[in-house]
Amino acid sequence: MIIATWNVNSVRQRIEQLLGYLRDTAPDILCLQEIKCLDEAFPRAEIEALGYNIETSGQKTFNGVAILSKYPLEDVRRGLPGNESDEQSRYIEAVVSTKSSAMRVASIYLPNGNPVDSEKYPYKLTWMAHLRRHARQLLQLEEPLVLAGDYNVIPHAQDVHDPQAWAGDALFLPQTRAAFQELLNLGLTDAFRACISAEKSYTFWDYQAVAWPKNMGIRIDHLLLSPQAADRLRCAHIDKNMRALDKPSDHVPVRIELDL
DNA sequence: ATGCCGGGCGAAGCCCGA
Repeated sequence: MIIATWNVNSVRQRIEQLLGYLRDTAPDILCLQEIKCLDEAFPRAEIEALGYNIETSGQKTFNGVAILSKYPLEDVRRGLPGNESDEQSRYIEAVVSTKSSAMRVASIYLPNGNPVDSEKYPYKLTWMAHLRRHARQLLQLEEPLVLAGDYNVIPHAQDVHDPQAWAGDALFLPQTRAAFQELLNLGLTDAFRACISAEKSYTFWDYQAVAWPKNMGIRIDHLLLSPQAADRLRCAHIDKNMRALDKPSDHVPVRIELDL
């Protein structure tokens, strides 16, 4: 079972790259972020033609998340419980049922939080607190669980090309990293780091100037696993080649393989 | 990189992202 996550930065701008990825890599499940369109504007037909079921939580202009799956999607939840006043579409969750098992998967677009002296940073931290509360509930089910998405969190110094340059950024502030660590401390595993210790493994490179050619990236797209999923983790991979295509997203997909 | 890209909106130039 291959599960991937990708911030596409507009699904309509990225449709050709997305279809190519689904054909070439054929993930069983793909979590998308920043689809940047309403549900009715999501390019369903071409994706369904490749054998995927689709659930979206869209929004006009900004944000928006989706789950694509070769298996049926059930018990779909949009938004975090207790956070109903949030008007931004940043969370969708579903149960994926295979012949032999069931697994819960979420697609997460965690707020950026910059600038840190604006209301955007407390919004980020509040959102993380809601996510943690919900993750704690889900973990009590003791089932395979994958919380995948753009977390907008650089977990450690080894996950950024220049830690000094990012020291005051909302993605790397100690308070941000502590909140992410609190999430992990519930019993979640960072799937990529459980498999790969290599430095300079990034999932985002700024569009501007030399970021991509000089590998000035950050690792902010993560798949967090419950113990029941982590026990079945075989490997993880960053699809870095996707950043070298024409009209790339500034993020690349991250995928894992589970023995399920 | 506190936006030199790129996307949305909408038809120029601003807002947003990380």
